[in-house]
Amino acid sequence: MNISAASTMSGLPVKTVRYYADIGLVVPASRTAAGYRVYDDEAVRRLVFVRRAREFGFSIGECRELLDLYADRRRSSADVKRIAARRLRQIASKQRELQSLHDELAHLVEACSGDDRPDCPIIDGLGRRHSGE
Amino acid sequence: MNISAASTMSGLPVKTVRYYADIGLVVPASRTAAGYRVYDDEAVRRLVFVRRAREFGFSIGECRELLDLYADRRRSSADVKRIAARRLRQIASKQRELQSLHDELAHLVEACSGDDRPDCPIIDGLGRRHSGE
DNA sequence: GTAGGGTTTCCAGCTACAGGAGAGTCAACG
DNA sequence: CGTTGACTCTCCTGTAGCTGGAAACCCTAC
Repeated sequence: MNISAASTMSGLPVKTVRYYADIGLVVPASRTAAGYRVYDDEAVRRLVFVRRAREFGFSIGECRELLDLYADRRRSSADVKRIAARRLRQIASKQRELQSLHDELAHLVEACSGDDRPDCPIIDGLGRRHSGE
Repeated sequence: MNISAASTMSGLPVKTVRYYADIGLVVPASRTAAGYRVYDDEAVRRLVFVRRAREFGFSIGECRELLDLYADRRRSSADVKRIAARRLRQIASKQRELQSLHDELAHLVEACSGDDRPDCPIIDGLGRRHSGE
């Protein structure tokens, strides 16, 4: 299977598949005599795995870790759970951050009349020092 | 006031202050004969404004827009509100995205025993195709 | 005068790719 | 057999928003 077939099957752009091969994340099964990358089902499974993990916000480094565990038949689920739990904490933290951001900005937007006058609580609010501490 | 004083007062790293000067976002009031950047209170106010806006997730481009409005005494608050409301929608959208991410991953983590066995629903869940559609 | 800090410019690198140039390859059509 | 068009290759550049480092200059204090 050539790179565009692998691209279609994995749901990743050709450029990205090539990039993953370059950085050694998902290497093709082989190359043709002309140098074309050849992918097999296993390689495509890995591409899909990486795509899904990336959609979950795992970094390339974390994908590498997970991919090792994915390939390792003797892995312990504890290792995987550790990485996933870490990512879950990151997500939760980002959620809290966004929440306070949202609240503060929404507060400013609500206070703003939104008319032609130069008076604007949003500008004033951004210009003020504090930052929430 | 030299760059390190401006850095301290604005709460931005020296490198960042210099960067903002380079890209013309917040330029120093003047330069000394030796070429040192000189900041005044007004420039520091702008640095603080940009720091706050960046903390709210506004892009450099948006900061530039807001800074123009900040400086313009005849601005209308409607212009500012429009930009802020756009950002607010972005935040809300990101929140929803994180929420579904969190739920799905939490589901997988909960299903995982986290022991020494190689059996792991997280790995299986990531390897599967769908992606939520 | 010299030691130590600051400051300047410029260049490299970071993440995770995307876009494009220029050249080689492959399959089909006539 | 030649040509056309699609596909692929490598390599280079650019993205956002900085951060770190190198080499050189500047300023103040002792």
